[in-house]
Amino acid sequence: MNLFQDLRALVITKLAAMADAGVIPAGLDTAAVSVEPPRDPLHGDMATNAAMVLAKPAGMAPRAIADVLAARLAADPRVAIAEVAGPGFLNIRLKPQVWQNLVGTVLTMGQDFGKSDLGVGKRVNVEYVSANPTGPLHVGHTRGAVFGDALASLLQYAGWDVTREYYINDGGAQVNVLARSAFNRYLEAHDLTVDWPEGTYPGDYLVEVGEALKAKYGDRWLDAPEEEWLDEVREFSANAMMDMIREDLAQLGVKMDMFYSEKSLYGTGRIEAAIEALREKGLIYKGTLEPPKGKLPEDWEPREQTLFRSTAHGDDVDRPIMKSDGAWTYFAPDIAYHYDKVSRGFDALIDVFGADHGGYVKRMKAAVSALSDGKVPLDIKLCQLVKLFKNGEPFKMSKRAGNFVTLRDVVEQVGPGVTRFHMLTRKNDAPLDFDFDKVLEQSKDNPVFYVQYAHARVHSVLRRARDAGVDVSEVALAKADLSKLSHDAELKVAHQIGEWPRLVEIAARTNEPHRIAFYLYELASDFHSLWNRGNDEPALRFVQEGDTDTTSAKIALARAVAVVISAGLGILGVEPVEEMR
RNA sequence: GGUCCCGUAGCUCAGUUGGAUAGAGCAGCUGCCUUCUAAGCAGUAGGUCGGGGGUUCGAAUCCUCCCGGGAUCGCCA
Repeated sequence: MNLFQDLRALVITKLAAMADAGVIPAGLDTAAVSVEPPRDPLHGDMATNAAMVLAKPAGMAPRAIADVLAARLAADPRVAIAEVAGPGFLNIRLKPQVWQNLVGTVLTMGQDFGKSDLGVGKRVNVEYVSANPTGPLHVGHTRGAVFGDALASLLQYAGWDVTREYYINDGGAQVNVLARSAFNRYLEAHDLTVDWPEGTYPGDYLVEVGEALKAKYGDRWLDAPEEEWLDEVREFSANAMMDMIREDLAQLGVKMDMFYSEKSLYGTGRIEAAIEALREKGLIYKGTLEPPKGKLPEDWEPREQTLFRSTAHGDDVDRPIMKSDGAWTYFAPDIAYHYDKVSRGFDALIDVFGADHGGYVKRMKAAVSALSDGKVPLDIKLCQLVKLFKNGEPFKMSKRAGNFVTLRDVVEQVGPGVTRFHMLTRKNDAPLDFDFDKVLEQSKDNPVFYVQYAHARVHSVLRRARDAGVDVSEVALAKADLSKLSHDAELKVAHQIGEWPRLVEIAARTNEPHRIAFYLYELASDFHSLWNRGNDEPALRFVQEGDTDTTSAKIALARAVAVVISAGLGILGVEPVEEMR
């Protein structure tokens, strides 16, 4: 259900009829024809660029096409006025019934109103968070988690079959560091004094793990050399960290479909297989890279390495996949992992990274392009940093001392809903300010509050209407006499509701869930505005004493607003509230 | 030095596969409200879209060259 699509289909039909009638040449490409809301609502409800887009290929003046098209569009029962304006725009105003009926459609369809078939029959893999299993999730991860999760939900809403996935970096050197740090805590659990040299994890979240190691293994490793305990301690502590991370994610309302272990790629021939696939395409060779331009790293010396010819797929330089000592670089398992994703048959892949990984975008895309012969698109979304504030003051955290603000700190202080919504009030690639006090503020300045408040107001008015004896179920309201919704302020809200399906598609196509949050703010704003006008104009109040028909129609509109807000918040992973407290 | 991201109103930011006179919220200014529809409302003002050049019916949007801010830069993940 998408009015803009419906009208575009109408325009295309009329164009075809015009071609049949010989008004315009046959066989014109109409792909660029769009139907959009005009910037200025005075121009109408919708505008199409058809005449301007087709003028050149048709060899006609835009107006010549537009005049005929306008006349033909005006014949449609939904269209009130179709007129040519400006350089050749065709403005369309729909009859009020179209907008009134839309309210009924929303109530009939419920949360499905706004769903799109954009991704129907296609599978997409969204990989996000993928934090190293070396400690609790912090605020930076939180943004990626919220973004990735909302994006996944958005794509689901747009019809995609979505897999949410977490890649566990449990194969590299950092889990050895974790193991040594946990071992330190194990020693401490035996009342031994230990050093915390640079490059270990001194955070106290490993204290428990040390205790658990003691409980499990007693004192058998107290004097043992590293080779004896490293593997077991690494596995034990990485598992403990993943349990903690899973719990952190659950606090935020994030549930993954799949946790994929990097370690599972080693010793199983899977890295080798992925590299072999590239080798067969002639993309693996031994060579020596040029030093980086500009400043030369001090310890740089030419070495022959095994390289992936990523430049053949859009990268700037070829990338090493094997170190000079014969071990894989981190890039090799990443290739194997993405090869696995491609092999699982996804139609599209999305990776959500922190902005500090921006340098890996090209090589990762090159790898997927090579492995899938350009058939599987990989979109990589980068999330910028989160700057923390407390009551307007920057909130410093010391990573070196092992105390940083964790996801759990944030969620416990402000709640998962507020956290999630606020994290989506900025575009992913813009830095985000997060103020512990401001996000809880109950004022118009706070989008979370503002949107929730609109939803709560609807439910407040539903309760009042119910008390006045009105049947406020969606089924009953859908049958209300919606022609009573004739005021401009009411129709404006209906217009905004009509934008919802279109917005979902745009957001899904661009992989930008923040657009949902911005839309909800606008819808809430229109609703509040209508509500406030009821102060001065009693005729605009939702509950009309002694007039059940009018009340039903107005309540239907309010309820439709709540349906859309609820659907939007659902995508963002935020629970709508029915009253403010 | 290479690459990527960002640069839009005083501030924080939106801006639809290129669409009409570039939007919102704060702050400012002018009125209104003192309410059980509490956690304000209505209006007004505010811009060389970092700068130059190009592409075209039409550019904040695409290309190119500069300027400014950030991230990153072979054997760290």
